[in-house]
Amino acid sequence: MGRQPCCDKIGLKRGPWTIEEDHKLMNFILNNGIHCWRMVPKLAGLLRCGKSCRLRWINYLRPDLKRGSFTEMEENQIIQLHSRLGNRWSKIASHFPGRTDNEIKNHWNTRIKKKLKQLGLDPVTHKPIEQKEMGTSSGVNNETIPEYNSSTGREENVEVKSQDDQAKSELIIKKDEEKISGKDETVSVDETSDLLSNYEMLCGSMDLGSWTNQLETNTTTYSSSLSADESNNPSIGESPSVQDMDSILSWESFNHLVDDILFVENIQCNIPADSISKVRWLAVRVEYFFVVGNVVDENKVKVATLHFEGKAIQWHQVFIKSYGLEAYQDWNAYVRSLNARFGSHAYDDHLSELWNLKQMGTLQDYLDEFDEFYLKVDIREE
DNA sequence: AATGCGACCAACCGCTCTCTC
DNA sequence: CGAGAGAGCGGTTGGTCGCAT
Repeated sequence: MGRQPCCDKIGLKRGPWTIEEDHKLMNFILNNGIHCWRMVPKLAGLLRCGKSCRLRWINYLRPDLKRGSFTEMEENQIIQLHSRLGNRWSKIASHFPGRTDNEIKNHWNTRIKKKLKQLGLDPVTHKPIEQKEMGTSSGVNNETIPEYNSSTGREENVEVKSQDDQAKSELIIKKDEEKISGKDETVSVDETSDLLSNYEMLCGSMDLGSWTNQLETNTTTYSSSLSADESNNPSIGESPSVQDMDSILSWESFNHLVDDILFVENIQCNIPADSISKVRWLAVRVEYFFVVGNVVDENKVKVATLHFEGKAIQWHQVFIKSYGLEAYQDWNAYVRSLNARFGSHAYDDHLSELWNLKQMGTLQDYLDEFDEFYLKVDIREE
């Protein structure tokens, strides 16, 4: 007795979503919230089934989604979590605010699996491949049977467990998760260092020293003000990269710290060394001002000058949302992604508006019109 | 320039889980 | 407690894109 389909599919649209459909769905959900997915397509005027709408919202339209490729640190954390949780993608995704289970699953299947195999590790058991073969006979209650599914063409390990064992492992996993979520909840404004060191523990070793120091400095000096005149300081201090901030902590973790952290002076962006040759443009989502970065050494970009219409403008205090930094290998890829998300000519429209500033008055007038936007940042040799 | 191939990822399918009555 | 409905989840597919030849 199979389950009934979520909707009768007659007359329903399938396949890729159009921009118009996205707009309809987004507008509907933002205005009305989500109560019943089944009703969403009807009420939003979409010829899709509720399930499809749900998926589109969750995996693509949700405003809190984090975009861009996975950092090595994120990959490592995924591996760690996968070794504990297995293919429970939604559970794994819950540790990465802004990432979806689908995204993590795709990344696992296309990249991480391969990476582990190259390292001689079994992506299923996380053990060295030889050891796995020896280990299959040692289980007492659990029997792991490597099995090749001919219909799917996949190699699978089928774990045969008693119900009790299953329940026990569920309990262990739940406890682990509670530990982690409990850790997250302990974060407070006064415990920024703890937050960082917790995350460091979670993600393995990394250099947080200078960032932590900078953070402390910024959290105490921020209250100075937003006056432009006060912040025309061209000197470049040591500071964490926007991108590194992104990978160090999720944006959600920063929400309660926003007032203290995000007005950063003398920022210096660290660009991953391996991408410096590949990435020419960075899309930086900024508020108040946007910035141009110059490569100052192998992996650092000095963000010191604001360029507008070819003129250098003194940079003031830069309000950067850390998760807004996205690196693309070419600018067109970014424009495509922007257009896909906000309309077919979103970037062009945005840019032409920008270039028509003269009609709108000053730069500040323009900026005041928008809560946020992206701008092309040129990384080039000084 | 054309073609083939692999990588990537959005979207779908079907099963399981959860909630309500 | 069981049935049914809806939501969620994980596996898989198929289209698109970029790169190599």
